[in-house]
Amino acid sequence: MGNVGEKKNKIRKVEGQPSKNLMAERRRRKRLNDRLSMLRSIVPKISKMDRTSILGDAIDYMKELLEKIHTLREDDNVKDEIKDIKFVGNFKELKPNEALVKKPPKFEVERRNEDTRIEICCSAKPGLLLSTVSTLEALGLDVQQCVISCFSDFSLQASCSEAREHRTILSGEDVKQTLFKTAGFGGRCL
Amino acid sequence: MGNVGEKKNKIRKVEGQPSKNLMAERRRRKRLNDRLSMLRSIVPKISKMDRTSILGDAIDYMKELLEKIHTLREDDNVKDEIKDIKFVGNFKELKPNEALVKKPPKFEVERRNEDTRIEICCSAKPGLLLSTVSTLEALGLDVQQCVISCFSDFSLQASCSEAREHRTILSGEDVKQTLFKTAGFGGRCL
DNA sequence: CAAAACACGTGACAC
DNA sequence: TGTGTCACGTGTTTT
Repeated sequence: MGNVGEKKNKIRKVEGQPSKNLMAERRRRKRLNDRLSMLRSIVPKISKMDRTSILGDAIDYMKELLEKIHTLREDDNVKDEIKDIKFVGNFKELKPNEALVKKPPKFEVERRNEDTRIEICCSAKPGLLLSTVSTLEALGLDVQQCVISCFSDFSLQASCSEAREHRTILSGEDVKQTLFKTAGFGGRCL
Repeated sequence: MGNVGEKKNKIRKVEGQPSKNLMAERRRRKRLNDRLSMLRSIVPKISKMDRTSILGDAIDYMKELLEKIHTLREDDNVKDEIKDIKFVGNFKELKPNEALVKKPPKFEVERRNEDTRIEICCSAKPGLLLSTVSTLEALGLDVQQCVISCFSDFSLQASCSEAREHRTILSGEDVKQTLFKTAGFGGRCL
């Protein structure tokens, strides 16, 4: 519209606005980051801490869940699976590029003072949960919070506290290697 | 740290850098926005077009999917158990007011053929998690999903699947009692 | 004009 | 050494 000679009609409130807009923007950023870490906390598979990766992993996880639901629905209806068995495998697989790609096992241990964060994501094996928990116990780590998911891979995220005077004895790297070996992997973790 | 002479060691490349960093930042922003609209596209329920709302809706949707999976598992099993239903639910209620008791340990096991839901909430004890997981393993229950919280009390919610041919061997009540004893409680669980 | 959401360029930091 | 990511404050647009 016809602004009167003042091209500063957008800049004229430079003194009054900023503090308000600034705080609003800060709150907005905080909300968004909170939601982001919230999303990260419920997605078992986290390849990286990138915002982009978090979203990507969340998307993958959702697809995975949808796939799971479909298979569950199918299994539900396939009471007559017997006859299908002989036909199976002919042209059923042949997924181009999906979850087939084997991801390298992920073992991460982050130690901060008395708090230890553990993140494991690897192929599922029988007894893996038990041996992992047992190892944690043996290392003097009390599980404070833990989320486990075994839909496709074995995924464990835990935050532990030091049980006794173990804090100076072992490093995060020690914990990591011990868990790695416990999980049945031979060599050294990357 | 206290660099003395050259405080410009960070500003010296003001002329050379910006265009590159600028482009990188643009690409990053684009990638993030792409992922965001991707997420928005696969989430059916979209309350608003806000970035924050999109993430929130995505989170809700994921929880919804997880819940769906549980109910699907149950429904699948319910089909085979319709005939058994007539025997249950006779004396199930009778919980008028129990808030007076400080900490009634809670042990609940709900078994439907291949799916078993376990819920434990009791006072924390050292080694309780390990013994519980160990017991589950011994009972032939594979933990599919699990959330553990040990802040004040010990709280465990898990959904398991039958590992092998244990399904007919033990009942939900058996599992419950076994877990109860494992947790260090003497008598019989109510 | 206001309140909220977004896009932008920049400095800082990590690998 | 640089390349990528994040937080920040600000300008611009939308409600």
